[in-house]
Amino acid sequence: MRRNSFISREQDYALRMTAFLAGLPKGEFISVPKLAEKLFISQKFASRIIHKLKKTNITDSIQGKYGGVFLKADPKKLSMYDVLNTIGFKVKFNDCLKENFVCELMFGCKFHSFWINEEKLLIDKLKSQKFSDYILQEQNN
Amino acid sequence: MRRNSFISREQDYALRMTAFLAGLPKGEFISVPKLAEKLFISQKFASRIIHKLKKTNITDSIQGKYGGVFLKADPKKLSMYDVLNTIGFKVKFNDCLKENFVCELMFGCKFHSFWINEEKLLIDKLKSQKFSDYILQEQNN
DNA sequence: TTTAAACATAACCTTTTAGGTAATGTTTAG
DNA sequence: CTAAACATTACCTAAAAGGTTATGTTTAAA
Repeated sequence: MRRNSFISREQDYALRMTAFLAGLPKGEFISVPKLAEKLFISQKFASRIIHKLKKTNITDSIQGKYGGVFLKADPKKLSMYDVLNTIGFKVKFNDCLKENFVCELMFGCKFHSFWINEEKLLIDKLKSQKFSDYILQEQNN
Repeated sequence: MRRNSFISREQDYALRMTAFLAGLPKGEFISVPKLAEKLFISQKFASRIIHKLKKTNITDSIQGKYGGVFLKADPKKLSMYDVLNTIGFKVKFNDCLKENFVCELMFGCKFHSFWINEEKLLIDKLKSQKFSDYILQEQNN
């Protein structure tokens, strides 16, 4: 079901997974199938997301049997924005903020600057939120 | 072309149209075809949007030949939120903020409150922005 | 009283994307 | 050699955005 949120399911899952990995003791790792199960994400989808996170050095992995994934970045420095950006966070508040968009209302549209401001406010906020404050752990621990 | 913004094209057009009508001298009105042309919107689409705005008493119309539309609401009280809401502004920052959404991560997901806060901040901002500050007028006036 | 030009409203269409699944690798422990 | 993991690409499908089409109804003016 499509629900059209500011952030997509994939981005939400990426946040969850990163937050969970941030809670693993140093040196430990977890297989993607297990991680996916704990966070209620399909295995294949989780695998694809982890792959993206690895490409931007947020996570790293150990291949082969008994392999798994772990957080590579420092959770005190890693921000929500970093993760969202990795998963294609290109949302603009309004189309007129996007590259290559030509607005016909060049004459005095005052909404434009409003959207620019709001967008910047939110992005700065996302950059300020570090994963060390969003660690996700299991219930029965 | 679909571009996936925070606000939809239809909502953007509704803001434009309302801002233009807010700039008309008291007592004047304009036909939807003319309004649509000035704001670079297709006539029929503009017509459907105006219809929605009328249903919530933001605009009113004069029917028949030489008829047209005008702003009914007070631009000093009418907010961006009012217009967006009329055009189905139901966007949530994240799916987990939506009604009937069941989050499996009841155990300690700290993102939830972050999204709630950000969403409230933006909505309050949208409610504070009145059309008297966003009047849209033609170039060669 | 007819007609042109406007508003009113519902039904329909089409492209794009979210959100996933399937398929097929490659790696490594045992 | 094989099981179980990570790696990567290709494909699928429902639903929504973003319109258009169609068919009214209303009213000023010839």
